[in-house]
Amino acid sequence: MTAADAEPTTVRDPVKLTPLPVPKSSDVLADDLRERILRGDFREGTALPPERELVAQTRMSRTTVREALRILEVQGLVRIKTGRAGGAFVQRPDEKSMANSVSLLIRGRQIRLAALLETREAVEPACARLAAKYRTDADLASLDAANRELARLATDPGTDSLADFLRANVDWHIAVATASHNELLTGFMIALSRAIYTSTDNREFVDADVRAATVRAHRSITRAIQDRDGDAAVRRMARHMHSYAEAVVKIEERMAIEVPAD
Amino acid sequence: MTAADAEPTTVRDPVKLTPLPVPKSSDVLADDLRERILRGDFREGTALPPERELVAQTRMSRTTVREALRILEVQGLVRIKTGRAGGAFVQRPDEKSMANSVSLLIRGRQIRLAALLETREAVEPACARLAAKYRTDADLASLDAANRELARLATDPGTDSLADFLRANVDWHIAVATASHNELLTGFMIALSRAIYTSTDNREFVDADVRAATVRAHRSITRAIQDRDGDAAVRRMARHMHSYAEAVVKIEERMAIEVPAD
DNA sequence: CTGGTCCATTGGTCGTACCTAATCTACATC
DNA sequence: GATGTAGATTAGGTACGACCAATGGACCAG
Repeated sequence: MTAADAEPTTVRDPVKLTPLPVPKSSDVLADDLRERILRGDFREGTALPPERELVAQTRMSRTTVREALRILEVQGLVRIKTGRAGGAFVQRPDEKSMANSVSLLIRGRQIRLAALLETREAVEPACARLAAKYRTDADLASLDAANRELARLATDPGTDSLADFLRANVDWHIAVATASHNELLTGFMIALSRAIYTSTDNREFVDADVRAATVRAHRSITRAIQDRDGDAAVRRMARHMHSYAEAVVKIEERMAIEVPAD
Repeated sequence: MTAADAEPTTVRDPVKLTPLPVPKSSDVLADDLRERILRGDFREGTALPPERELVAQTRMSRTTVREALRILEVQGLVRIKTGRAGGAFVQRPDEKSMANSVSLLIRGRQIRLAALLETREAVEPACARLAAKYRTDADLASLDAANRELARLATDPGTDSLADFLRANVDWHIAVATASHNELLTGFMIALSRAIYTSTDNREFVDADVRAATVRAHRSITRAIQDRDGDAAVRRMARHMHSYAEAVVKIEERMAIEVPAD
């Protein structure tokens, strides 16, 4: 202090520091492991070291190690099994993990059904084009099976067949997405279809006419995909999506009139 | 046993049981909180009770409570702040959280650039149509600004302008997505654009010609969006995407020849 | 071959203690 | 009164240590 006191005016704080980030240890570990996994350092199915082993290696506490593993688990990069020969097994993220986060966005933002239909109208025709281009015979078989199931549920007026019909409907759409052999679009469509399904579940506008029309449309789109006619697939899918969306909107307006001024 | 023993042949295993789930407590808590958040029980920004308070309420250990909160944090449903007046604050998931998981899928599956371009070619024209329909004046201003910046970087042969050019390119595409006012498509395009950006960074095929063509295409698409001409926007965007993808593929083939037999 | 017992391994949960970060409060200083 | 500063207060972050629970394997009995 003696030398410093000689200075008449002491400058308060000449050095500027932006609030430098103090990362949490668990995040650091998670980031490190994530990077290695994505870089491909481990083959799929490889077991990461046991938690206690990681504790020894990283000199972190088990709490911290476990939080890091939990993060990776939520992100779909690792699957954790209990018991002997258990542990954290490396997994590559799949469409489901992506579909999940899309679903979260949809629910969390309370995205309206109209917006969902609009999105599907935007994406699925393109999906159909790719399906026409890349479909295999197995894809075609799935589509046909979905069509048959749908037709059965459309004609058979069984008890509470609405939910079944809608489920089968979703299956067909997912089959189209799968046939596109594009994992991104597939994941997106899975989330979208599921969300539309749960939004539609409570409405009764899917009457016999709509069902019949749906079956016809699906058949004709399937044929285009079978014939590898991309342009036709796009056109028909676009028509199908558009008329479906229009029907929904019409019903919504009617319901808004019947149940006024909320 | 006596009555059963009368039976001469005992059927081996007539009852089928699926492995019944034994949920982890942290998951149970996370599921419960997630459900409440998504249902809208808390307004955005609301603070969940402090960890120790949750411990008292749920009678779980703090470890468990913390893991549950960590799960929600990773899913983007909650933001955790330290210090006094800190805690877990409810957040609605945004496009970024979705974009993140899409990025994980892309990296984790090592999806090839060709597939990314194919996906963009499928989605972005539809994006452009919606942008033409819903764009506001503010959106238009963003697009114009992005165009100007891009033009500047295309003509000015500054040092290492490639990265800058690509970044500005991404900005424009994101501006288009934003103008569509569709959160799902926006999140999807953000992830896609970022991934394409990082995949393109190392290539030198973005020469002066490609840059000039890009600027021209963007201008004409912007004009269509400005005029609310959806069909033109789709057409031009599709052309743009297609020619870009073609250029990339051509370069890839050339590089494959130059660097043969890996 | 079937079933049972025991053991070793590994994740799951708990409790406690302490550290660190952010904020609030009260008081001192000018 | 405005302002700065020190300490108290409240939160999350980390560390251990102990024990529970699930799983798989080895071994043994029938």
